[in-house]
Amino acid sequence: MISRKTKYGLQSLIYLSKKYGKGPVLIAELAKKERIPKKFLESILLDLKNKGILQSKKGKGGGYALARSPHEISVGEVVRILEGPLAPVPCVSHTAYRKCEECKDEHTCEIRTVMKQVRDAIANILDNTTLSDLLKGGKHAVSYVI
Amino acid sequence: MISRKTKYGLQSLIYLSKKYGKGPVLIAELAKKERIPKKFLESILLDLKNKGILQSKKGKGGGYALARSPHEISVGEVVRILEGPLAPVPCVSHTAYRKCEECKDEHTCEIRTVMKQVRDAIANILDNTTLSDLLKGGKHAVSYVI
DNA sequence: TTGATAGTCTATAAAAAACATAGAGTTTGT
DNA sequence: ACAAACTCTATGTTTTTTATAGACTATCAA
Repeated sequence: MISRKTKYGLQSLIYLSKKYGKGPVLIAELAKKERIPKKFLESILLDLKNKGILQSKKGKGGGYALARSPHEISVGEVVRILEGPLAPVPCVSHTAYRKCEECKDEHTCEIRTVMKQVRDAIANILDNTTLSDLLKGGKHAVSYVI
Repeated sequence: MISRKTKYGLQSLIYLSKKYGKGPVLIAELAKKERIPKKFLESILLDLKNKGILQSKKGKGGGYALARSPHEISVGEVVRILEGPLAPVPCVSHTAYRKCEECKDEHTCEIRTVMKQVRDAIANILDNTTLSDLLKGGKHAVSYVI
């Protein structure tokens, strides 16, 4: 299950996608409309900004906006930032490989292979679905590589 | 990422699959061989027993064994018991549906559709992979429904 | 029938992660 | 100069995860 943080982030990005090109949106507006605790939302948006998903402007007339067009931001990128690696076990992650602590030998690990299939399936969907796709009501990527 | 608990459980079931038909295995043996804290392992095995995956026998000559043949136990079933629903959001779970608390309207939720695809992809792999498949070095199910 | 073996049950607790809030600081427009 | 609005650091609460302790029960065999 994904965390509230990730859901809040995705909700916010969808909201901002709908307002893309119409100037910055206030944190306060986002918090109210999406019913997200304001201070919690601040940290989420800041995180997304530091990772290049959002841009912001301080002071009067300021706020948050997407740093790129909605069709250039994939759900996978967002989930990795807010939730962490897509892989169910670190030893099959492409973006954050780590050896599993409990694992005696990666090469003979029976769990690894099936978890790699899961990782690939998830990545295939999320990396090929953009914010723009979400707005279109769940259109998914053109083709999946099986 | 899956929890240590789930990994310990899968490791144990793989170990027991290899010993299937050869009589019960001691918790202590499992704990030592798989380097799992014994008391923690006890609760995991008990859980798996109560859910019909394992069977046990008390007293001298006792221990744990698979309740069914390795090819009759899917990874999906095990993960659901130890980790919880496969679905990234409760509103797309088949086995544990719940309305998302943050969600204003499930029918217009932009996140739901993509997460349903993810759930289906994960379930398709894990429900079609058995413990027996894991031993064969990661053979996966005959065909995936796309 | 007693003693050792081995799983079961209840309670507790330490550690980590998730969720959230407070308040001072900084930048910007008017 | 002032108010608006994001930024940063710190702190706190709650929940989940990862265990540990110890009493209890069932089983086998001498």
